[in-house]
Amino acid sequence: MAVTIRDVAALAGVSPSTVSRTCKDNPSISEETKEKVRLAMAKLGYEPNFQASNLASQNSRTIGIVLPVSERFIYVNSFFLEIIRGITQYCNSRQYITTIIAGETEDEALQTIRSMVRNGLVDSFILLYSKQKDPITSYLYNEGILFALIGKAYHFANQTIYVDTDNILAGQNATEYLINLNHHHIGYIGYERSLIFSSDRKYGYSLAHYEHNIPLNHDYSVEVRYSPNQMPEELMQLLRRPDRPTAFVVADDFLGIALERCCRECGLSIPNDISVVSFNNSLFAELSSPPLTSIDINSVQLGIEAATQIINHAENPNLPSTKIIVPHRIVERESCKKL
Amino acid sequence: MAVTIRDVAALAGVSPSTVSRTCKDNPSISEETKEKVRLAMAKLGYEPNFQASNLASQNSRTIGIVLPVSERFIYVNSFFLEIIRGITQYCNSRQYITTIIAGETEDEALQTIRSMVRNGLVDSFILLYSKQKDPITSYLYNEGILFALIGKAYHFANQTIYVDTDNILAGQNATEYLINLNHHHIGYIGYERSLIFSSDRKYGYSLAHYEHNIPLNHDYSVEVRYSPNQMPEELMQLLRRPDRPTAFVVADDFLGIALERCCRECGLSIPNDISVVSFNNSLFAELSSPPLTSIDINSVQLGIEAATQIINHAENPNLPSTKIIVPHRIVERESCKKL
DNA sequence: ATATTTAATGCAAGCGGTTGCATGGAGTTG
DNA sequence: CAACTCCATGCAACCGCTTGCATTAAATAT
Repeated sequence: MAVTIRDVAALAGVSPSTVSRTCKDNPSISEETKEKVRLAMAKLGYEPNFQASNLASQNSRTIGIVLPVSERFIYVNSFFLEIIRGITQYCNSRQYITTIIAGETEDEALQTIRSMVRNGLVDSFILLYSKQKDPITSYLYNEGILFALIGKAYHFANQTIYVDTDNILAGQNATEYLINLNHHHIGYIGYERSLIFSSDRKYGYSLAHYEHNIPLNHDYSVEVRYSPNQMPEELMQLLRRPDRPTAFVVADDFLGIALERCCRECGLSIPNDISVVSFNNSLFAELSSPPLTSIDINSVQLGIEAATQIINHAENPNLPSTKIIVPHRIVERESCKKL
Repeated sequence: MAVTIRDVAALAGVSPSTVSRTCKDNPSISEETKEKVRLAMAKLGYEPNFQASNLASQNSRTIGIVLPVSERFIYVNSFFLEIIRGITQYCNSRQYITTIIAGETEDEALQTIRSMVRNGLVDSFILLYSKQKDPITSYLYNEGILFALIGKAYHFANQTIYVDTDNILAGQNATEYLINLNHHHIGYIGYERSLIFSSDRKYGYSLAHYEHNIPLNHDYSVEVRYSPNQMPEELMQLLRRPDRPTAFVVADDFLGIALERCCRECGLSIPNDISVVSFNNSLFAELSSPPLTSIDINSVQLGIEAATQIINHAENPNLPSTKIIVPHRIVERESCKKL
C-alpha cells in the first residue's frame, strides 16, 4: 500500500493534520516544522491521495473536456488534439486532471456530463465548440456549473467565460495581406452563416475592403456546406469567369485544399492565377500543393488559456467571466503571389 | 449537497450497506429489498459518489491515455482523436473514466504518470504508441502496472496487452489490390525501419510479390524520414526513370499526398501514369486530388478494443495478456487504374 | 420442541485525507 | 508573579462509500 499521511506524520513526529497543513502551506505551521515534514515526505516519496483529498475537501480537481458530437467537426485537422494537449499540459502542471467526454449524440454526452456532476467527479468543463441552442451549454449555465467555451459565446455571452481567436481581425489581416500584394479582386469562400468563425472571418474580409476603399464584389463570395469534398458548382462558374477574383480568402485549410483541387480542374495555377490565404495552419496547409499561406490561430494556446481561466475561477469563485483573445499570426507559404 | 447513500437508505427504510450492496447487485440482498432501494434511488436521482466509492474500495476506475510525446507523430491525421473517442466512449459506458496524459517530454510524461499512480488516481494505462526503449513502457512493466499498447509490442511482447492492425496482411492486401489491376511494377514508399508499422506493411508488400510470383525490384522502394513534406531526391529520380513503377504502395496518407505532389512536379498523372494505395483512410485521403484509395484501419475500433481489454483485465487480474487484431478494409477512390 | 443451518440485513470500522475547535506552552503585560 | 494573548499543534469528527463480521429471523433438521 502506498505511503499515507500517517506514515509521514509518524516519521516527522507530528500529527497528520500538521502534515496536511504543510502540504497546503498553511501559515499557521512554523517554517521549522514544515521543513521537518517536507523532509519526511521526501524520504518516503509521499504523494497525497487525490481521491481522499477531494472527498474530504468536497471538490474534484477534475475538468471535463467536451468534444463536439458531430463527426464532421471532429476531423477539423489537428485543432482538437492541439487544444487537448494545451489543456492537459496546463492542468497537469497545476495538479488538476482532465477527462474527456465524447458522446455519440448530444443526449448521450449530456447524460454523461450530468452523471459526472452528480457523482462529484467533475466540477467544471471546457467545451471545445460553441454553438447555438446547445443543450449542454444550457444545462451547465442553468445549473450554475463553471464552464468555458472555446469559440465565441452565443447566449449568456456576458456571463460566460470563453477563449477565442479574434476571427474578425484575422479575416481582416488575411485580406490585407492580399491587398498588400496588390490584389483588388478578392473572393471569400466560407461555410454557412451559423458557423460564427466563418462569418466573422468574412466580416473581417469586408472590413479590410472598406478600410482600403476597395469595392466589395458580392458575387465573389461563396458559401459551402460543411463538407469540403464537394465544392459547389457556383465556385466553378466563378473560377471560369473572365473577371474572376485574383485571390481568395478561405475559411479554413480544408477549403484551401478543396479550392486547389477546383483550380486544378479549371486549369488555373496557384499562385500564378489565383492567390490563396486560409486559416488554421494545420498540417493540411503544409502538405497541400502548393503549400498554403495560412493564419495560425495558436490552438495549443487556446487550450492553455481555457484551462487557466477554469482553474482560476474554480479556486476563486467570484472572479468575473473573462473573455480571452488569443493572437493569431500569418504563416507564409507558396500560395500567394504579388501582382 | 448531493444526495448520498444515507438519504436513499432513509427513504427506503434500510441501512446504507444495503443500498451499497444493491448498487453492486450483491446476491445476498433479496430481490424485494433491491426493488425498494432502486425505487428510492430513482426518486432521489441518486448517483454514487465516484471518489468516495473509489477511496473505500481502493481502486480508481480511471484509465490514463498516454499521448506520444513527439510533435510530429501527434499530427498523424485524425488517428489519435479517433482512438481517444473510441476509448472514451467505451469507458463511459462501463462507468470508467479516462484522463489524458500529454507531456512535452518523455520525462515530464513519466513524472505525471508516476505521481498519478502514487496518489491512486489512475491504475491502468493505454499508450497510443509503441516504441523501442520507451521509459514509460519500462516503468509500467517493471512496476507491474496494467497497461495496453496501441501498436505492436517490442519488448515483453508476450506479457503485454496490445491492440493492433495486422500491418503485414494490410500491406499484402494493398499490394494484391494493385496486382489485380495488372500492375507488376509496384514500388513501396515508407518510413525508416524502426517504425514497425511501416516495415510490416513493406513486408506484406513483398509477400504479395512472392505469392504472385512477381519479381521484387529492390530499387523500387524508398525510405522517407518522418517528415513527408520533404521527399527524397531518390524518389524523384525513380519517377523520372523510363522503367519507373506503374504503381505505389505508400505507408500512409501523408506519403500519398507527398507522392501526389512529386508526380505533379514530374508531370505524371495519378492514376493514369501512377496508381497509389495508401493507409489509414484519413481525411487527407479524401481531400487530396485525386482522392486516394486507402486502407482503413478502423481507429475507433482500436480504441474500443484497447479499452475493453484494460477494463476486463482490471476487473479480472489473472486473464492472460491478449493481443487483439482489428481488421482493416480497403476504401476505393480515384488513385488507381487498371492497366 | 429444540438445535442447527441458512438467508437477509445491519453495525461499525475503515479508506486517506481535511478542518473547526481545543489545548498547551511561550511570550507579554501590569 | 498572576492573568492574559497568541502562536503552533493536536484531537477527532467528517467526507460518502465499502465490507467483514455480527445479528436476527426464518427454514430445516433432529
